[in-house]
Amino acid sequence: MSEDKDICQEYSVNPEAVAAAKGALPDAATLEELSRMFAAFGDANRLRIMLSISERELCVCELGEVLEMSTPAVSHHLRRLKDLGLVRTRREGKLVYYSLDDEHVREILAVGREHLAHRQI
Amino acid sequence: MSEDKDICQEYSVNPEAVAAAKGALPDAATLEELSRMFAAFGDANRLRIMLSISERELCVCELGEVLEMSTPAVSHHLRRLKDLGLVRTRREGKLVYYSLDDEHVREILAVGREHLAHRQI
DNA sequence: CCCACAATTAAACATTTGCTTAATCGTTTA
DNA sequence: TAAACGATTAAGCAAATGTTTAATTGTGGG
Repeated sequence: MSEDKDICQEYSVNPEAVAAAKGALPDAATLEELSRMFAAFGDANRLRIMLSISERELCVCELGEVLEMSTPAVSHHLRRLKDLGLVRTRREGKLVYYSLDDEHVREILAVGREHLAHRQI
Repeated sequence: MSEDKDICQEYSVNPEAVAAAKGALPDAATLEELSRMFAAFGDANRLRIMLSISERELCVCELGEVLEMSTPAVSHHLRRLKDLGLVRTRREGKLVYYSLDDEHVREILAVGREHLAHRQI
């Protein structure tokens, strides 16, 4: 009666299921990277930014106007998105134009919106 | 020379692009909901939980063993996931089994992993 | 060379988040 | 019904996050 009493003290726990789940998980580094990526989508203002530049590129101050937000705040978010490879930049004189990096980003946004739409609550 | 000098004081700003982007954004409530949903994916331990129960259901204490994490901490995360409609529960006696809610969740996880995989950094 | 302006970075602050410990709830069983 | 145990909730705290204001960098024009 002392097979696997790590936390649960009952026979009801299925050690095989636990081991299987544990073994199937990606490594910690991958999970950290993945969570950081999703966290970038986890803020309404960053979503606004990504949606705003999903069709056409915009410069930082234009984004500030769209979001009615200070330029530093926008820049801060953009830096984070850029570090994650979610947006691209193109400098034109004093202006820096931002656009979505690739199709995956659009797809993630689309699937997320679809999930909300098809959710019955 | 005073057309639209809200923030940027240059003719370079494109008012039409700003208006178009602003108009195309979803309403605030939708964005809040969407960001909360993505934020749920924005934590490595919640990702572990969702991946763990993506194939077979697990009870709370089993998840605690998989993640090597306290039961209250796991329960806390599960509550958040449940509130967002990302997981389902099934009680069996004293145990509560959790499983992924629908195919969208799996799809979001898959697209996210694909984005990381196909990223050249 | 200096000024103007867009953008970024730095520092400071308030808020939020994730975890811990302790208490409570719900179900089963003796 | 009382004890045992899994799960949830509550309270407290350390760490991370988002925004503001101020300072700095980079580019173009006078």
